[in-house]
Amino acid sequence: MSETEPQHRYNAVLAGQIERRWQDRWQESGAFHAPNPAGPWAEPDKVGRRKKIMIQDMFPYPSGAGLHVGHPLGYIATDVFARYQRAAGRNVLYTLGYDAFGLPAEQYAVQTGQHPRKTTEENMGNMRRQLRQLGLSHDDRRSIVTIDPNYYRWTQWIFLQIYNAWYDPSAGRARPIGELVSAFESGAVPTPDGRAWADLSDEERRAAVDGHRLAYKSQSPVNWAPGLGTVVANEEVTAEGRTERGNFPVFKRNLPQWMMRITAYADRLIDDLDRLDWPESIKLQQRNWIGRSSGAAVRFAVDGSDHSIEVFTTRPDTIFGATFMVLAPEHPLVDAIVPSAWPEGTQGAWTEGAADPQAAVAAYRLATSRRSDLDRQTDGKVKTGVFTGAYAVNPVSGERVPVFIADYVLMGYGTGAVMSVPAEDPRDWAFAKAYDLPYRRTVQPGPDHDEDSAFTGTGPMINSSNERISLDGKDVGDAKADVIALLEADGTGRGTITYRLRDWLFSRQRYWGEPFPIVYDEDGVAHALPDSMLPVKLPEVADYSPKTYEPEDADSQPESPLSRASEWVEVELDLGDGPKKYRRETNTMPNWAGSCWYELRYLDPANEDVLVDPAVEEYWMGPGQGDGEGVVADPGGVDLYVGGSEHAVLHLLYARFWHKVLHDLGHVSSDEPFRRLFNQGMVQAFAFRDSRGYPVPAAEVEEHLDGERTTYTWQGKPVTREYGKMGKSLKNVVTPDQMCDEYGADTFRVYEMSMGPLDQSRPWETRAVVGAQRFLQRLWRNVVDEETGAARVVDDEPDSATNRLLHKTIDGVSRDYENLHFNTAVAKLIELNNAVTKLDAPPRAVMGPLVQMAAPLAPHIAEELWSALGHSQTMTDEPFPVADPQLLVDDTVTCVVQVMGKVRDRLQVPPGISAADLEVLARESEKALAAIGDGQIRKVIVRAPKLVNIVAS
RNA sequence: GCCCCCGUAGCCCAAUCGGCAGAGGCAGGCGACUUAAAAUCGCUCAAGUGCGGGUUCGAGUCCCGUCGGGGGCACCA
Repeated sequence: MSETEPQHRYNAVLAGQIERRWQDRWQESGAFHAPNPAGPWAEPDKVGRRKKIMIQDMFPYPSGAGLHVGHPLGYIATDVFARYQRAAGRNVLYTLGYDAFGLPAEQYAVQTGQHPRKTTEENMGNMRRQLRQLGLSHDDRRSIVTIDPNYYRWTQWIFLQIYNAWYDPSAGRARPIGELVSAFESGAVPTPDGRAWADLSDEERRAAVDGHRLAYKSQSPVNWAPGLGTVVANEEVTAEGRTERGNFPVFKRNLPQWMMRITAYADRLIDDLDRLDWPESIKLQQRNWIGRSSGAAVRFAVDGSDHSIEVFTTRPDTIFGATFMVLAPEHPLVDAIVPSAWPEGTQGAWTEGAADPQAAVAAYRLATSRRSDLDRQTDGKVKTGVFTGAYAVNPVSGERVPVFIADYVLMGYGTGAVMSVPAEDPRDWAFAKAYDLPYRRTVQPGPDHDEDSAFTGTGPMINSSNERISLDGKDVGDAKADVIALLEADGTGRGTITYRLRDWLFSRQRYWGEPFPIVYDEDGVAHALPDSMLPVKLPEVADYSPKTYEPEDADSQPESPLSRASEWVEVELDLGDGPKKYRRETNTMPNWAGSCWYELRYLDPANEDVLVDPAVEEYWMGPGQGDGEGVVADPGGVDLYVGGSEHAVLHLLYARFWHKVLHDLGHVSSDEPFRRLFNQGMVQAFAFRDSRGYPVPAAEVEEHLDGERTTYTWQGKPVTREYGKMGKSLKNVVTPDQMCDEYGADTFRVYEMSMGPLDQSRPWETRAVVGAQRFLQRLWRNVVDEETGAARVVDDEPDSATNRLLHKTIDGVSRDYENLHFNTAVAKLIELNNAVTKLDAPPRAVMGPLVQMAAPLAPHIAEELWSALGHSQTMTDEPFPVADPQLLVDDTVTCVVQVMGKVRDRLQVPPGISAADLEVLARESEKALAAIGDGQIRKVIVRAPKLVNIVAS
């Protein structure tokens, strides 16, 4: 620092001192503790009659790399909002915990050779430090951590709730498993093989019940990633068939794994999106992921066999155009229908050169199994397949159609079989062309349609009649209904709905996760542990690293690290029938588990008896509370949830599912966890590469204006600029720590909020941060004398223009805060502050409200200035200024007079002027008359008091 | 290939219902302070809204087409 700088200038050093002081005071006084109406923290007097609001950021993962300036964007935004809401009189629940189990934490620990708990806790400590210096107004008592046994005890408890529940489709909700037994007894729910409940053995009964649990163990095809050493959920596999984390190849393997019956909730998860205030893009992604489509299931009898093939189609109307069928190569019926020799009329291309159908099928299956999912998908349009030698009978037309297998039909969707209608389906068309199969149009294409392709549009039905039905001339919708009615009458099909959503694979072969509260007896039967045995603590083990394999080693076996902890695995327990030996479940839960319900624990983190006190949940998240007041069909939930859009179908879908189960079982009143979701944009950054393509430190690059062009150099040598994410490898990381050191946290906060709309991505530009600092310096100088440190404000009433500007600013800034338009709020505050700067002396009556308005954005300097203005208390609970509506209108307004839409004159008129008076004035305008010239006035549009447009010719 | 979002001064961004294109910031220019520089302060310059049509008295705003950028989905029957 220069010696000539005034002693009381608001610079980084002074800002730092102020910030630390206020952070300590806030913490010591518990300024941001939100009172609860009930439960262990009940403070009903403090809750009072205030309206509540719950504001929340997405659960952060404490990364080893620390934060860069992009990470706190959302946290600062929610903090500004929370501080504004407190000033506006609401009871604000705002906190931040840590999602600390899971793969990244474990991988970081393995890399550094340390225990995951140690690295995770260090990383959390570092992140807490980084965030504390930003002055976030979190209720620090509520900062829960998923790895805390007191927390994961409840994660395990919720697992047991889900395990001990079944979905009753007739009631449309989950019910306790005990009620399933009654339903079996009464026959309301049929047993697996239809026998009476009383006739089943104990074992059969247990299997029947287990078959309905919402958390169940199944032996089914799962995504095994040898390179990662664990199985992963469908949602964690990319379109290229690789793991989202680590980008390892994934193989479908039949393995015994825990699943969550999320598919039972498919309809509610789609339908309830309509009740949520979420970005449309996220809703769309969830709808796409769940992938509900309605159509028909149709049975085609296999010619000369007792078997029939069920297909799913969304276009039952086109059934007369089904000229062949295709099964997935893995379809279980294939072996049963393949004849020993090629039938009469088999075309050469259909056989792929095989001597008989069995050889052809075997060869094709082998070829398919060798292709990875990646190949199957990137080869895209090229259709391959082979004739099975079997024919099926179209149930409507009676036509015999050949049955193929082909890998463009997926076993995992619908029934794994399709009726192929080349004329109306591009995929079937491509296959028909490749194998010389016929097509028959059943929808009349438009005149512009290219005859050499499928027609997927709408039009009248054609070629679709027999002695029992005629669809010809009908539109597609009616035709669908008619066909379904016919199929249902015949018993050959029915209207049905299928989903793309699969059940959620819930177990991982990992150490760093929540253990399952499940043990197996000597017969291998799973038993749930009673609540009294929770938490099942994660044991200390010598080797916590996962067993990984060559990424392509598809035949390898997953191995849980916990299975090596034999002292922990082998236990003797009394589960009600005396002490017995059991083996613990050695898989752990995925890291999504802890984040599926954390918002609920924020509400009542000290409660030892229940996961959340019902009255507390009802108050903070219940339907009709807070922003849900007066909203039709309000589902309840967090009032504002801010985070990135990358969790569109993972966390946000899983959390909704768990919440709905808890709702059905009566544990929460809200139907959804997050009423309103807001996706903040990304802070991106420029990166620079030298002539060899290596990144150079972005902070050291110099910019040159070279005539029209801008060029960049590093150490005198030219470099090229690119735009993207901030990251170590691109050498363009800027950290909040640096910003706090160089400018102070308040400057950093104001800059981040002023960069642009919150939902937009924007480029980081360190040199522009000074603009925010200049604003705060000017604000400071309008209250404090830089030389003496004394207050400068005067008690004179502000002049009328300043006063009007103040009230307009109050009005505008309040609305901007309410709508998360922080960038425009900053601009309005700067404008008012600049206006005060131009006055001879800053009036207290303006600076007081201005400081209050700036407080959500720059809370530390605001508190300091608030003190300087003579207040002894923190301003946290000080009511936000209210605009006087009378001061929002000006004495006179400028009315523009247009002629043919072009501005020709400006008039000063009273704001309340009538349209008729204004028109008279405008018609008298000399400038307007001059513009009209010889023309005739045809029409005059008057928008009093701002505009008159004279239409002349 | 399909769907969604965004294109406004050199840059980041404003602009209720369609009604004077500019609120704010950065950079640039000029000036003040300074022995000088930085910091600070004051003043100032700057686009007709990617492009082409249309609707309208009037379009940044609505509609159609097109180009560019970003995101999502992608054999889902």
